[in-house]
Amino acid sequence: MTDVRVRFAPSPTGTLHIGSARTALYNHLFARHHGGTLVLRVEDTDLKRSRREYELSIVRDLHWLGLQADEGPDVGGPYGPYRQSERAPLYQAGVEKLLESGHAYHCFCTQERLDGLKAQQLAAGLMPTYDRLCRELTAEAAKERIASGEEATVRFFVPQGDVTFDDLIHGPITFSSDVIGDFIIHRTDGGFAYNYAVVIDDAGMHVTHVVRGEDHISNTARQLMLYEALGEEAPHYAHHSLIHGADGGKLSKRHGATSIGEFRDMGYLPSAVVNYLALLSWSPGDDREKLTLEELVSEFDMARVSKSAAIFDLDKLNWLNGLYIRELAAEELSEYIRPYLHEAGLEFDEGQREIVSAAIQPKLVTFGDAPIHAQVFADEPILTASSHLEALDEPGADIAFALLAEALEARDSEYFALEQARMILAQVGDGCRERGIKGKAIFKPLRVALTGCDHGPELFYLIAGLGRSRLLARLHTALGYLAQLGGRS
RNA sequence: GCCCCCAUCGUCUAGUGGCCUAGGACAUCGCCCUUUCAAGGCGACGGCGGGGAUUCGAAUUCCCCUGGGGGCACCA
Repeated sequence: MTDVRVRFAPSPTGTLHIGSARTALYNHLFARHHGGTLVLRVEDTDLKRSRREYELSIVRDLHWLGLQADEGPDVGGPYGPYRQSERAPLYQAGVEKLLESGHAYHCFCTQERLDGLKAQQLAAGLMPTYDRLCRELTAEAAKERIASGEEATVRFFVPQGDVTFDDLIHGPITFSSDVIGDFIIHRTDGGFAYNYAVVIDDAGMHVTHVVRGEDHISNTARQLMLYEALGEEAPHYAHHSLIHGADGGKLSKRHGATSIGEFRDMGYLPSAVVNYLALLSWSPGDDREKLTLEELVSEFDMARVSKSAAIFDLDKLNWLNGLYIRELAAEELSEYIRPYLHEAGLEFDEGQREIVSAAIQPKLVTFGDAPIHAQVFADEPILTASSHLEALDEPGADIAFALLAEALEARDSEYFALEQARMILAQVGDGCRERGIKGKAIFKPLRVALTGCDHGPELFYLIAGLGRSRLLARLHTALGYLAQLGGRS
């Protein structure tokens, strides 16, 4: 396969959706695997709903995922323009060609007549198709009516016969032209129909392989007819399945987050999203689940893409994201979680934030989870729940607290290196053991005294990252509670 | 209604006629590790939608049914 050219063609009527992102990914993987070219084409023929800001956000999200195109409205290229709204002259030329060769004709039917026709056919159990009334008009008659100011559309004259194509994912698919009516390629408002524009564009951009969702399968027959009529060579097609929600229906807002931007904002890593999306409907053929973009590129094979629809499974994305997060170095993680901590009102200096990062790393599913886990490093512990107070009342706890306080007081830095924190903790443990207190018994009270909570990061992280003054204050508070409890009993 | 596509554990998948008493992963549950919670390790649970046909042999091929999805626009 030489000179592979594929395209990703979103309409800028919203932000990049998880489903479109997967289409972009498959295009990217196919192009890169074959050393080909990926072009980005903006399908903004629907002027009412298309917005430039959406185009920009789609490009930004594509970049975030690492799926930048080689040609497109943002980077240019030899076969532009890359926005459909700027390609009208090309479409117009094609329409004229089709009109001249008799592959298209003007139609003056009103919407009312068309609606009635459709209702009639539906009632008769037929596929609604245009009845070719205006096909009977001579070119001269049509010209006169247009000249007299009548509005007209241009319809493609659908040829008789079957249309078959060999889909790279599905294999051979055949449509009978009987179920395809003469469709409009040029609207009365001057706009061009999608199925037509796509053909002019793909042909003009020398696209060799069209990789898109299977909601386009039935469009393919129309497009193939257009290629034939235009005398252009048709590309190969690969129609991948659609993503469904947990209820089996098409993925939509009510299934939760569906746009790439939302996942980015929640604190997902692009590597995890890309990995997950690739695995949805594709597998390397062995047991590997975790693959980088580079690995995906070298392993990707369109023939291995599953035909059946896949249900979006957040649990698995979460698992992958956690996997990638745990791979991060503490200083990287620290940078990633900074904005989330800041937004939650948790401020740490750089060194402390790195300790916090390392401490909470195993617990993170997304970066957005950082604040809830980092909370213990910021707030004063709230020792009110009676169960927690009881946890303090362990024989020897007071001694352990005092030993830790002593060890801390002997040092003058506010924060400690992890190694140092480990040493301090070991020192306390040794001291307890010397006094006949079991090591295991003191850790829980210590944790409760320090955090007010019975679970959380490993103790040495707390000692390293909490800060000496705060540690001491909490220790003294706990000691005070202990004294009260002792007085009561 | 008509046309097209699809069908293996709850979910994503491996499987292309014998290697399948169907493999892996997520989720769930249990155990281990452990100063807690996680993480990690080990294990358990759990599936070829139904019916015919071809074949010595079918998850795998063919047909029918059922179920799901998509399309049938002067949307893309």
